[in-house]
Amino acid sequence: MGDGPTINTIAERAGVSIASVSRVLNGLPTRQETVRKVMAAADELGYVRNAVARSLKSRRTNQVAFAMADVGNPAYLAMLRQIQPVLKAAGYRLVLHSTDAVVADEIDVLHSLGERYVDGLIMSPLRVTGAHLEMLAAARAPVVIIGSVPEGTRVDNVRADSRTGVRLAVDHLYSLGRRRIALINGPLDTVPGAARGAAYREALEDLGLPCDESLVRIGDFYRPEGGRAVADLLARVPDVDALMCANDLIALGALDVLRAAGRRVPDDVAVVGMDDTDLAAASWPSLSSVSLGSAERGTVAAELLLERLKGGEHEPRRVTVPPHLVVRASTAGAGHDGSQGAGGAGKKGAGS
Amino acid sequence: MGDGPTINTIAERAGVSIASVSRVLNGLPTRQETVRKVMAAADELGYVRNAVARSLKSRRTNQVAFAMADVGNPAYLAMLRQIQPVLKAAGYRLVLHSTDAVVADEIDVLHSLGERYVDGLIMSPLRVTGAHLEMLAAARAPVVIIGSVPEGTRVDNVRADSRTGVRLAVDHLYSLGRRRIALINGPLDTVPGAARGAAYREALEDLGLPCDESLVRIGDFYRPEGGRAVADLLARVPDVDALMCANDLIALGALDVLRAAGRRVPDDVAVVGMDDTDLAAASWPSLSSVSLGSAERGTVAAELLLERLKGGEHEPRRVTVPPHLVVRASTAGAGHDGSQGAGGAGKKGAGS
DNA sequence: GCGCACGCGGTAAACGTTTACAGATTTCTT
DNA sequence: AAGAAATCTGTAAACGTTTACCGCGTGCGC
Repeated sequence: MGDGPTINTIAERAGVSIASVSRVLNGLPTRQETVRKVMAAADELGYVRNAVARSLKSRRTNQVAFAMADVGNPAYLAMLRQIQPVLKAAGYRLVLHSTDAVVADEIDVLHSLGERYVDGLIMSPLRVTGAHLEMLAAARAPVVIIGSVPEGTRVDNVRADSRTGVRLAVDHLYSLGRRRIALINGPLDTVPGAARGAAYREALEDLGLPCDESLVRIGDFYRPEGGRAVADLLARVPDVDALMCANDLIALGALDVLRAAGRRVPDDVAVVGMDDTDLAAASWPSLSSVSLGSAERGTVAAELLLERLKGGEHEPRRVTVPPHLVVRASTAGAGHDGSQGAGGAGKKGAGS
Repeated sequence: MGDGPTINTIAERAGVSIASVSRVLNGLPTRQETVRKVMAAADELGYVRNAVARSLKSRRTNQVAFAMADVGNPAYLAMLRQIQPVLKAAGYRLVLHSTDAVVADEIDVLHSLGERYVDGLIMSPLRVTGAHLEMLAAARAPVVIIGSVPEGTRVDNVRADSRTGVRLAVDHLYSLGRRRIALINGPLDTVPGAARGAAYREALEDLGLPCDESLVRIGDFYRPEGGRAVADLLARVPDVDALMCANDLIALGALDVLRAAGRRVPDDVAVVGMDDTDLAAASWPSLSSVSLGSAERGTVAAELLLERLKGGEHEPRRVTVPPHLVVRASTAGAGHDGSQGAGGAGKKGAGS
């Protein structure tokens, strides 16, 4: 594992200068004879170009970072699955950051852009603070944000429309005759938490339903806590007949609790999740869910970034990906053979 | 976004040499007065150390790569979820490679180690070819392989024991009274495919069951193909009463088809998956699955690599993670309220 | 046959750090 | 207070590339 050959080693061996070696290696016009000698020497030595030195000189690393709250979250994974191949095809490596939604960690990632170890960044923050905006304004490399940022923030931005998403779900539940529709939400100080809470109220109002505050439960975005919130809800509001859950994990937690409580889904209580992750299609019963287009947001974000890396000096772009409702057994009523649950989840996945 | 400050800028501003700046920045012993001046200048300029230049000189990048077949596969994700925090805690960034199980891509990753853009690599190849072994022997940075490599390969290695895993599952099915146990396997030219096929035969033999070749079906490791293999099987061997599936995705495909065919699970046909992914706990009915310890293999791999990066020049290590069977509704018989499906999957996951 | 243009290829200077070495300063000893 | 010892800091050389610039040699035109 001794020190590998450099262009100096090759130059020596081929009897040419390092400049010529570099030229040959980069395919710049060179006499055939020289090309031959250099190639031969490089082959014999098993030369591999040092990416670090190259980056230092060229000021490009061919790396892009993706920062998300949590590697374990299926919604981010859906993005990752799209981002990875797009970047790879364009010749970039992907550096992963999992920030656990800790603001300090996210700021740190933004700060570390100054280290120039990546050419660009895709970030999906759960909360957007003033510190975020400051760092974004001063960022030393192109950044694309997946999620909502305040109007006027000068940064490329791909957003979901969870407001319309919630609307779709609530309307659907209403059309099934449900009138006691609860919301199981995540923290209100997160962007999605706030948006979904507001959208829920708005949707109820437009439908002429009273907004009973006891129907709203706040927990976090994880499965166990989702379950707890639902248990609490059932105790206080026994006549609830539908649950709008702020994400799929919460909805799965809800299904666990409903089952344990002997409530039939969807006959007694209909349940809708959000994000339409793989888990929704696989769950028991399969879960209706609002797709916020995680996958598409990933693709778009990667494309926006690539464009920016290609040198585009255009105005910041903002793309909104429209949501759609995927109806499955948890709202579709009984009598279904479940076959609608089979389609969505197969995607990809090789053996272990 | 103009060129940021370098230590030269700071040196000038602080009226000291670049050597002093570097020393202050690295916390080497320096006079208080100098420290103060340098820090002040660095702060004012918003200096951030250039990671590339630093890497060139120090010959360390503080990056580690993880190469897996497919970002979308839950088994690899379970590894990723463990690897990421371990490396992060040790100060390393994670570079992700998705090779789609294409041998050429994997070789390429190994080759690119020579570019020295990472300090080490964790790789989980589906197949291990001669080319792999050659590249491994010549690797210019420490590598840890997750998966099986031939005896005597000089590389740190974390393996699952899918042979014992299959044994656990088959014994379990046998103890439930099943005697027509089919195997739905992936390609035999993959390491796991081969191992699981062999283990299945061995297990049947030890139980004194005849090995009926029509009970063995080969597809790929994906959900739709798993379904197709099962459809085929049901047509040829209608009296099958148990399915041993080579991974969870195949098993989910099997559940889809069984449901469509009107076979009750587990009453008519019991199903066991493998890998114990999140999907198993969430599926309908929840899926018994053999855990091959993906998460633990990830942790161990990361730790082995870190040890090696710390400079350990010890003999290559081999760690085998023991499997265990997680029994859920798909083999547990009817009458279950499903609550056993609730525990395992909640793990982590923040809102979208 | 001389000079000019042109194509190649070599020299050297970057890129932004770290660090060995030696020179400069301070601090201590006596 | 002078010399030795200890501390600090500056100069310069790396790390492995890319690339601007210039000189050399060939081939061509006149």
